[in-house]
Amino acid sequence: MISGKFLLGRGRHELSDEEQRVLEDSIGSVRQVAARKQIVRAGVIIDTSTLLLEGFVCRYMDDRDGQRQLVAVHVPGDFVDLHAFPMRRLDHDIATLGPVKIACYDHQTLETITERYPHLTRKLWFSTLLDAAMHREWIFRLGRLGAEGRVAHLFCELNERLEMVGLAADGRYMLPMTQPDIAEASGLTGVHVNRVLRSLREKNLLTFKANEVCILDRKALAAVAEFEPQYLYGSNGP
Amino acid sequence: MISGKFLLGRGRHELSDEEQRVLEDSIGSVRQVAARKQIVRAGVIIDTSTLLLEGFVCRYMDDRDGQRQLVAVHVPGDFVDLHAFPMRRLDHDIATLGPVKIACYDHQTLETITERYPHLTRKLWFSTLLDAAMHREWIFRLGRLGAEGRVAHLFCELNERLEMVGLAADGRYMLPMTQPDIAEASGLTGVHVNRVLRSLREKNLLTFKANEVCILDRKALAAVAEFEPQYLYGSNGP
DNA sequence: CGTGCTCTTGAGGGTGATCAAGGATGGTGG
DNA sequence: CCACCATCCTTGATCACCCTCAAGAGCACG
Repeated sequence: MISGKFLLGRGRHELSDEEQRVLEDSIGSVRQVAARKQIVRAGVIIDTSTLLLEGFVCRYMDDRDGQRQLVAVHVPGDFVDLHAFPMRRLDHDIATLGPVKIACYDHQTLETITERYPHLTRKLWFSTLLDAAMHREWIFRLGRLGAEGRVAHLFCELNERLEMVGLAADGRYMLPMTQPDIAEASGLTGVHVNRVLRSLREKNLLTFKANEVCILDRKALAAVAEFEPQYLYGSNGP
Repeated sequence: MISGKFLLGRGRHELSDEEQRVLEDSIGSVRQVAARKQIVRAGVIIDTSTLLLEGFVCRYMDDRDGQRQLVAVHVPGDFVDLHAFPMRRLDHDIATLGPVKIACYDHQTLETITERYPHLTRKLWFSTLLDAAMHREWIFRLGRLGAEGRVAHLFCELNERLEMVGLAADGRYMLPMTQPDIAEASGLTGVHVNRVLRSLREKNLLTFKANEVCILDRKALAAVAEFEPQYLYGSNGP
């Protein structure tokens, strides 16, 4: 089942077999996209939404000088732009980080689902609200943490999310982001991210080299990040 | 119709008369709450959601030292915590700014709506996604703007939103926020907000005194704020 | 008429930006 | 296969923005 990572670790088991089948059968097409390609442009009306199957995708907005601010990073199992279904057009751009595989859902198909499967609809709704919860945490990250905390927080969040879908273990995972990418996600410059990473490395908290993240001291890193994962609404939570 | 501000300026006219009646008849109770009171606490399972009728409400998270970061400000017509319906518990606290009047909706009633009125459900879903869009803009604000831009952006956004519900005109509106509140929304300190406000005043862009905001030069203020209101999905947009 | 809170202003310090330059890496085309 | 070019990584020096600390004035409320 290629849609099998959707809501994995976040109550996927609450979906009935029929609902899982509906999700799988509603896939319009599966596409591969190369690294660093834009896949949705802000303001354009769209009539499909994409479930991320493999790889990483980011959402971002540009400032006046063309500087990017990442507003979200998506991992496999995320319904990247499901919110385009109720909204019709997006207020931001979406691009791939590494190469990705995505499944496309026609909005017409989704509309049929909302008419026939209210419980599944509520789960789809829920999944868009997870994005909002992560947005809020990012606001907190940028508003209240210093540079080290921001970077640490990002790595903590991704570790947690990737663990849920089986793509991280023992605090290790692959992440196709550069230091400038981290900077764009953290409201910092690439230069400063470099210094922060060195500092985290020298404190034996974390290494990040050749796209591989190794969290060496999870507890201490979480402390630096003021990271408390409840906002991710994982099934294993309280 | 006391629920009449819901989605006003954002496609309320797309709701049929029947849907508007359902919304109105589904109100469980109407309550008044004093200024500076917490109305929802993070982590607690809740079974009602609240539509803001009058006054202002904020959502916030605390850092380790108990410092607040506001993640949202709500104005009349906003369904403050509708996302609690699919999520069951919230990841943050909610408190009033000034005194407010709110309408409460039982989640059981909302569940009935999702079963009988798929189109209305999609509109409710949409309204929660507006919050997410504003979250994204706040991430941008904190990540890419300096102090002046952040404060200016907040005032621009509130002006736009209050205009939609008839609570702002000519760039003037009442806002029960203090300078420390603005600081908590902008990732700054109260002291620095004070300096920023003075600077904005000296540039003849804006005044903020005794809870009244007067935008003197809308265009110039929007330029400082890099404010582009498409993300608010107003009906009058392109 | 105190008692807080907010607003205001000043002085000094630290975090992270900017500017600059060299080395490493990887993709592309000859 | 190798030359070339772009991008990333790394480090140093300097500077600006915003925080911290401090203190007084204004104002609402009991």
